[in-house]
Amino acid sequence: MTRPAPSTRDRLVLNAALLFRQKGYHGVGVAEILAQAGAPKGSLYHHFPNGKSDLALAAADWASTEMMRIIGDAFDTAPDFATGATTLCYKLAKLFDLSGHSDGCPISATLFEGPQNDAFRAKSAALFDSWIAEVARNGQRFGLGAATAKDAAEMLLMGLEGAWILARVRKTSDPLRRLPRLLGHQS
Amino acid sequence: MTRPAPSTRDRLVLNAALLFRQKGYHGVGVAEILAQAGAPKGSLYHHFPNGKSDLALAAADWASTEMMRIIGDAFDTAPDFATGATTLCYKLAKLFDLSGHSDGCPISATLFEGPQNDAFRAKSAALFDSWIAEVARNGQRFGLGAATAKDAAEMLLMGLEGAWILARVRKTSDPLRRLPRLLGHQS
DNA sequence: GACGGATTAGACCGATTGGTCCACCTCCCC
DNA sequence: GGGGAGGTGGACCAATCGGTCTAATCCGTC
Repeated sequence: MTRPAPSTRDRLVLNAALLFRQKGYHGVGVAEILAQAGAPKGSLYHHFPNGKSDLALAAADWASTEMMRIIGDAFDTAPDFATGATTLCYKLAKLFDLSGHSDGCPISATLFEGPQNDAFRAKSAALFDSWIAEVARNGQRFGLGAATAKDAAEMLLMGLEGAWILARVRKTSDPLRRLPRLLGHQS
Repeated sequence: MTRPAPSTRDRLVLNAALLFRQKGYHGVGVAEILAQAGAPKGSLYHHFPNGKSDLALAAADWASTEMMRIIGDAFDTAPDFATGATTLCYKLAKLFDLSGHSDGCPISATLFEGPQNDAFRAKSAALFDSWIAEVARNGQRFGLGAATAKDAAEMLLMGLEGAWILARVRKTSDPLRRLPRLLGHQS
């Protein structure tokens, strides 16, 4: 059951992802990431020649992969789209509770608050679109038309982002848990 | 028609609000705000003894007042709640277009990405709640029940926050303009 | 015109920022 | 055991960070 000790690179990415989504790109210093990951500066600039920005992109990728897995889990066991969407909201609410009510959306916190360059913007757009596409794919799997599924997926994502903000501000996962009902996915 | 030249304090608040909502609290340096406002350092710390954090709180207040005015305008001329909500989305979309597709929600950008202290969190919660309350008040004015109006107001705000993020990421106001339809406020 | 509080101007400060650089240390292959 | 690549440890750096401080200036009141 003991998994192999994660590599220095993985520790950097993981801890960077955690810190970025708590405090935003500019809110976290390289020194803090290194301390939490237990790595020296040399390692960071060995694995990520462009330093902090490279690390942020990698962290966003890692977080996005996690999110794709969570979306998949939520819809895999669902009997219909509405139930899958509800499960997804509940899963994220639970993670939010576990994080101490501080973690926001990993993409918007990591990339969005970062430097204003186009690489960051394009990356976040691509990752968001991959989430929407995955939800829409499940919508079609449950019989929704292509356009309807896309709309429902986009609305779910927008609702999640907004609920996430409200949840952080109020320090309760309640907005995330009430989202399915507000979106009409529950009676 | 020439309005009186704004005071140094007002220039500081206004420019701080603009910069914060573009780059987030940590993304803007004090020097940058001073340069854009054309004010020396002494003025900032005279008007805001606690410096940057005081300025951010004042900027958030100012931005929130603006938003309250926009909400009021949208609903004042509307024949019903759905039309008012739609107008609000369109107004914000237009402002987003005018800003060069870069401005986010002033509260989440200014306070949320700021220092992790409770004063900032409580302030942002209070401002968000004031927006929701104002929308809900209009909902009741159009005959919605108290609980229904509160739900509709909260859902509209969450949708707006999410749409705002998607709009910034995609550099188009389209998500804001499509929100009313996705929320069922348009046929 | 003299006074005095409010405001402005900007030199200056220590701390921290992201980043560079190189000596060193494993570890694997020969 | 020799050698070379991959990775690590941390001293060091210039630039920038937010903030302090004092002198100068403005401006309304006597």
